[in-house]
Amino acid sequence: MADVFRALDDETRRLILDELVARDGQTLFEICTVLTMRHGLGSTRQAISQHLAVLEGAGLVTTERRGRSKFHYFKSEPLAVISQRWLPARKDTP
Amino acid sequence: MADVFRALDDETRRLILDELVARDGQTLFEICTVLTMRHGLGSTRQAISQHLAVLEGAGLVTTERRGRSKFHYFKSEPLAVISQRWLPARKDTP
DNA sequence: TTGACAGGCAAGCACCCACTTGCGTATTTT
DNA sequence: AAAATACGCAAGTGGGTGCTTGCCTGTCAA
Repeated sequence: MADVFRALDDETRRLILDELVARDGQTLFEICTVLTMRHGLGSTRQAISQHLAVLEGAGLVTTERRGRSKFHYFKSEPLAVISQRWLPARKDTP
Repeated sequence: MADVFRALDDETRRLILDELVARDGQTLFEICTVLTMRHGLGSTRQAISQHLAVLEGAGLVTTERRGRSKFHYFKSEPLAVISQRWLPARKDTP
């Protein structure tokens, strides 16, 4: 729950989600390339790898390993929690 | 934009929003009292004050000063940005 | 097998953030 | 006027976070 908010509190991770939404199932190196090309990010591969681990820990990204490549897929389910925590008028106050 | 994500990346600030949703227009001292009573938070008044400043900077809270009291009101508009940034990925929505 | 490729693990560093502490300002009350 | 109330400002500190660096594991092609 708190992991989702923490995962979203980083511009690089938000850009990664943008890229996965634009093209799902990318590998780590593809994401690195696209981030440097289109957003001018000078981050190393390890930095992006750690960001992906945070996103996966928050449930916003799932991974699938095939051979020596690892594909990343965006999941939007955790975002629903954010939208529904404060938007509906909660009347269940004890 | 990034301020909204940062503001939400803190459990105390999320609890403050919960309290404002439950009862809007509370003062700083009321929020402090309610946080310690219902959530066992041992934070000082200044800590809560700084949290409210962050929430106000993100547009999630507006304030209104009357006399020596300052009332805080919850605003949900900035949350819409979060919900709509990564959701348009779906193509099967009419 | 050998080498290149894709990715993982772990320690260290620099920076930011939440929190405290102490003092100051404005407004009400007595 | 004096005290109490409600809040603001600013410097300092501790812990967490992003990033780098270096080395390692597993996979595929030549």
